[in-house]
Amino acid sequence: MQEYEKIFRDFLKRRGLKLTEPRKLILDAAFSVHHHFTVEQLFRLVKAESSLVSLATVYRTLPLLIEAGLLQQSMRSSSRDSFEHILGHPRHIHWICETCGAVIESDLDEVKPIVESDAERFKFELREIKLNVIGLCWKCKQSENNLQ
Amino acid sequence: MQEYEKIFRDFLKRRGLKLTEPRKLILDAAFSVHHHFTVEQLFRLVKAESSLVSLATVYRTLPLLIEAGLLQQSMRSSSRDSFEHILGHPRHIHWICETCGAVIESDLDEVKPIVESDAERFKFELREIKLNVIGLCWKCKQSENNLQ
DNA sequence: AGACTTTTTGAGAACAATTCTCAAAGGAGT
DNA sequence: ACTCCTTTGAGAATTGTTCTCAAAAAGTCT
Ligand SMILES: [Mn+2]
Ligand SMILES: [Mn+2]
Ligand SMILES: [Zn+2]
Ligand SMILES: [Zn+2]
Repeated sequence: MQEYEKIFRDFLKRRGLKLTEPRKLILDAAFSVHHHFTVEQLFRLVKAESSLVSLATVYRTLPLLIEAGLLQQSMRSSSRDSFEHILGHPRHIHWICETCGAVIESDLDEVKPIVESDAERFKFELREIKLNVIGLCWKCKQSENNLQ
Repeated sequence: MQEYEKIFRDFLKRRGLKLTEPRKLILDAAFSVHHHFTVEQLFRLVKAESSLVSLATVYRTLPLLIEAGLLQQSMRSSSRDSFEHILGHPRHIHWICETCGAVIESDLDEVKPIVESDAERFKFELREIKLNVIGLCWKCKQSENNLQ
């Protein structure tokens, strides 16, 4: 059994919930993608495996996966939320290109201690750091220069 | 004339657009609030001044105010975007309490240089740093402890 | 001022992402 | 098999946002 399955199973048990077939399919689909995905994309993946699962169940299962600490909502672009699994894949910075939508990732190592000490100062119980940087990726910057 | 009005007027002129009465009312409303507001809240403020302005025009004017550098979209909570004016009010960190929704702000001074040097390394043209920290404010942390 | 052109507007329809409803099905314990 | 929950699919409903379009307003030129 995959580690993520064990984690989800335990989480559900603690809540008095069951790891049903639809939930299992959604879980596996979420861990079969190694980049960001939207609800729609996740739904299509699940449907490819078994057309039995409904979109409503995908929407219902997502918050459970997040509460279990397996997934994170990482960005929002073109009015859709993007998710990604975070097991063994710590939270990170997202560099989002305004022009082409490309997303680069980099680690939070340098930023984290600063935020943590601020949190201590504010007596704020830190649960999640969400750092998104908006701008122009090098490719788009280049082609913009070429136009001029 | 307020500085923000001059900035908006100039911005509109550059675009061949006009500072009309509805746009002026929306602009003033946005600068009459000194905290975060949703579209709905801005609309209600404008309507209080003059019931002539429509919600569609508020939606149409918001991106103009943002492009003019007067407003920023700062957070998203309970599926609504929050905005705030940023004239003479640099971008900052938002500390968002998961329980009560309270938002604390703090400056980006320590984080900014780190992100800037990363940007240089990635040849990324940085336009905006969006740093939101999710967790528990000290009040909610306290009352959570008292329950146990 | 009048004619012409372009921009802007309000009202409501349309749209799209998400949530809700509800009756049927499933599962664990007895 | 009976009871008591939980879960589900399907589609309706909701909600934030965008679009459409005809009318009004604001220039511009004469
Ligand atoms: Mn990521
Ligand atoms: Mn703010
Ligand atoms: Zn790009
Ligand atoms: Zn709180």
